Amino acid sequence: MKLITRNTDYAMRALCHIAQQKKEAVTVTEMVAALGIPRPFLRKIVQTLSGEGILASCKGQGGGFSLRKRPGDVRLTDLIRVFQGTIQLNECIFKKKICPMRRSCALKREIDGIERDALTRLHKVSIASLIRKGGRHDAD
Amino acid sequence: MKLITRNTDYAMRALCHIAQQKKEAVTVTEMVAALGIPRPFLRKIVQTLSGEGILASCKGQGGGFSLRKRPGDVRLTDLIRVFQGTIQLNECIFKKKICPMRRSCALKREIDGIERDALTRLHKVSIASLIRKGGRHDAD
DNA sequence: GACAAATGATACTATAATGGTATCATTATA
DNA sequence: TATAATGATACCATTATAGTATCATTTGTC
Ligand code: FES
Ligand code: FES
Repeated sequence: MKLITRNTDYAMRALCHIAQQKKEAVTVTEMVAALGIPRPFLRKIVQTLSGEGILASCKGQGGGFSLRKRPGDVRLTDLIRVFQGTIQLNECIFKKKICPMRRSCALKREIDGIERDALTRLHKVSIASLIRKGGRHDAD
Repeated sequence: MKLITRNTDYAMRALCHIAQQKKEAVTVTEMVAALGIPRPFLRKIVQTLSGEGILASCKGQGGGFSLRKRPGDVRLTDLIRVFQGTIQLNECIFKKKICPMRRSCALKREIDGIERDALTRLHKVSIASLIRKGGRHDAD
């Protein structure tokens, strides 16, 4: 049972780091040094975040990445959606077809309820909330 | 984000089915007919449950499986433990080493809290509770 | 005892998700 | 124009999931 994957975790680390810098733009090189994430992987992640409109990017020397949204507006659920696909409540499947009795299924009702609650809580976690809570989330 | 896998789901279906039969022993053939789960897969699952002491088995003609525990004592968390490995709260890893700052990490604290809550709720779901709640969980 | 009906044990396979690497193109600045 | 940055994209390795397949063993019935 894993709520967030490495992608999501790294993304949140990078975002918190960027949010805490004073500079206009933060480079990948800088983040690699600060966060200890493998460079090409981190590059892929921030590129994705850029594509999603969460980060802004500047090419060329002196370039880098910066937050495009307010720290309170970037939530864990957003990152999960981006890196872990649509947030799907437990899908019961029967030979490629969705289970015919999922309306009446007691187990599904329970799981759905639990997932919904988890999601509302994940939704409350944002860059801002993490930083607030002593959220140093850097390596070394 | 998937709380339970197919294994676990099928296992719970099979267990609920067995619990609702009057007979001494329920055969795999019977369960396949009732639950629509692929036969060899279901066999593997009930064998595992048998090995775990959740089901008792009788070999030979007239044999089959029966519950070895009370329906209230078999919980979703038990099945998750069996089929999805140790229930591990979010593990943050840095190049094979566990993250040096996991004590102070705000993100980890949040995730851990959410997972713990989910687990306590999953722990409350048992064969008995599912059956009680109109728990027909069979396929045609 | 032979046969059939059941489980036990175990090995194998296919697919997808995760966690990355690697490469070349493009842009901006000094 | 050299250099430091991102953009785009393709590729790869490992693991987890979801199964399949096979042969052995036990047990009741005729
Ligand atoms: S049996 Fe399909 S949703 Fe529960
Ligand atoms: S950075 Fe490792 S636990 Fe948060």
